[in-house]
Amino acid sequence: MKALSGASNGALPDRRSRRGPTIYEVARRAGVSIATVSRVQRRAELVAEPTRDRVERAIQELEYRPSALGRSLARGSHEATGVVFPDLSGPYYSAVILGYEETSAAEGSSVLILGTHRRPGAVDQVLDLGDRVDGLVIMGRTVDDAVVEELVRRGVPVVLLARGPVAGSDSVRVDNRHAAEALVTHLFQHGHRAIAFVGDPGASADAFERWEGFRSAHAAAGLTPTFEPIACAFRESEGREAGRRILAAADRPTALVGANDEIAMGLMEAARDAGLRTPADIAVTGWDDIPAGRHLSPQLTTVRQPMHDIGRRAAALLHERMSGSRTEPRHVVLPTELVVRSSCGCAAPTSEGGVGT
Amino acid sequence: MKALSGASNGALPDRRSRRGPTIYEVARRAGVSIATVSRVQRRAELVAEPTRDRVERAIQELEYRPSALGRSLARGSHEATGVVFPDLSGPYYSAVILGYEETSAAEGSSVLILGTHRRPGAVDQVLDLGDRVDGLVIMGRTVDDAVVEELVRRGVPVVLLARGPVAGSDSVRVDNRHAAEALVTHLFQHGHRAIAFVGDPGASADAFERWEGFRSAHAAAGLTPTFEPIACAFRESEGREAGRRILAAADRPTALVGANDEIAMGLMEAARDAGLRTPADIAVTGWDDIPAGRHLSPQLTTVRQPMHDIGRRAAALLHERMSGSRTEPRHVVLPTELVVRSSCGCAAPTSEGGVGT
DNA sequence: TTGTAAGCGTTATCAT
DNA sequence: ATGATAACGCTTACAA
Repeated sequence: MKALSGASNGALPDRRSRRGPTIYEVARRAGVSIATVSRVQRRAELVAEPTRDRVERAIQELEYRPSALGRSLARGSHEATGVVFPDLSGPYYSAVILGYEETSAAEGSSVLILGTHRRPGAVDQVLDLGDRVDGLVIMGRTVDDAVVEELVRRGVPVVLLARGPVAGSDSVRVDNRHAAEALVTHLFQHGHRAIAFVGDPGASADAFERWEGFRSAHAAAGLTPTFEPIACAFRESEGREAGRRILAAADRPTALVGANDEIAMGLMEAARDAGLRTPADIAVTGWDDIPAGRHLSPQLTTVRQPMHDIGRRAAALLHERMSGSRTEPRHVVLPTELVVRSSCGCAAPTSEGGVGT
Repeated sequence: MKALSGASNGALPDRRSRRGPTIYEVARRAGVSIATVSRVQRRAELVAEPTRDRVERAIQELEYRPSALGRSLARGSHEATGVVFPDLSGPYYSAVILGYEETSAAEGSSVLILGTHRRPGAVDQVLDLGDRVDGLVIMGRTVDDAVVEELVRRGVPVVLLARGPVAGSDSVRVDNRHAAEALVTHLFQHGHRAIAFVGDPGASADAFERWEGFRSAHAAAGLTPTFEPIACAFRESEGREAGRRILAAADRPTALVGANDEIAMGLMEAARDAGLRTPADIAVTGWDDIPAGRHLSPQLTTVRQPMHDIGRRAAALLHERMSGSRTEPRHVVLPTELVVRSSCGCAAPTSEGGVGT
């Protein structure tokens, strides 16, 4: 026979690590059943006032806080969601995650983050995370479609970011194509014809669509892109390397369209290193409108995308889906905005007339 | 009477949301007890090979995955830790969080993030988070000491970042003082005497220590700071505002020490707007060495702090503390490095000689 | 209005 | 080597 659970166990080593009193102790102290304590926690109005008072006093005195684990297990929900991102770094991912966290927290659910860092076990980690949350946001090409499909099959609500939708999941993306067209058309107006796209359309849906817009702008102008895309990851260092290669070529382009601002910064550095002036000798544009863009020299012409909002919308979609208030997939496309500054060749704005606040 | 749990319940609406088979179903299918299934999961060698095979087959066939919740409840650990940050944004916080996530994930524990965003209910959210994790990292002045003390009292392992230690918790910080001294001394060498510190020593331990270093450098040179610190949050916009005020004054300083790089960018913008050249008319320095710094014009002189490492070390400390492999508090101070570029007045590096890779 | 007791899905301690 | 069964801490029918 074992000792009865409530009995004298002076200094139990205790498997339940730290953690204060349980609902049983509160119940005993208040002279009620655990059900009543539970009720007081959730919907105080279900309990008669005198009883409620006793319970509340007991809760206070014992400093009782219900166990999130126990509650989750009983309820079958985690009250948490997860965000999966690739090897991150750079303002884009953090801004999106922040926007996501902000609205998730406001809705009362915790946020788990998981970076895959091109780690080998990443797929399992993602799948695993799917079991610890009520819903998942997956950014870009973090994991491939098969994994997303598996997640969906398992019944995990999923929202995809900056990535083509997968059956059964929602998605949030931006209008890359039109913005890219506008950007390239703007470059045409500066007289550029030999424009190179620097980014990897094969590695990212965003880059792919930007490249598509790049092409269709050419087509609309009766042109054919002079160069194939220069494959390059979303990193300054890669942009710099790519820039060195391109600019060393005999028939170098007169304008460089970076797939994001970090690539563009790398490109500008490569240009400087090659002794070229931007934009006089070579125009450079970016994408994202990161804060530093306004402070570069020349100031960066780029496309603003609402990074923070992407995160917020993702949270909202996920929430709808988790609460079951919506079942059919929904795909949100957020607008972008061309931000013309001087790296494209436009006159440097005067101090007073600077773009942005 | 209720139906026996295992009995026919064709299409149970099921409180346990999604979620596959339980350990009971696996056990039944393999013709063993749940204890055996549990053993196979954790330490396969405890089970005889033939039995193990049957169990493993059942697991496969049913696609059984143990419930993280059930496991955590039984074990009394969450296999998760949390990071609390203030209103974040900017490279500093994200870099630290990334470093933290990276090593935490490698150690197998999930990471929960919580931004307080100067929200009213923040304190409760933090306390609450403390109940859902095995340990907590708190960045800067996110919450005040009383909250940290309460967390410690509750037995939550806590690591503090960029903040004075609180009894019972570990901490990770950088050597602000010496770097600030080196920085200011460098400015002295450029001939500056009227130097203003832009940042809020009262709002951040980091800013406080940098200001202290600023003062002691003056003292060491037999000088007294010409200006009181110009209070300013770690934001570009605030730096810009602060810059406008200072530079409008009749007796304006000849050098500005921003408490971080974003403030410095704001200061440089204010200088531009005021028609002043940096560094000729006014020198500006920052802190953190964010990636954009190398691309500014002029390139930013700053102090590099190992943001990523701060996160990694925090993870390591927390891990030690959670595993109980260490009990006495430990306080890590990471080194910083003065990065001299041109915004302080040093000659602009040639293209080839640029700082950085 | 309140109590009883059956889950929720594990782990771990005893027995056998 | 394996099986029973008691925790773990809560929620929620159902009864009273």
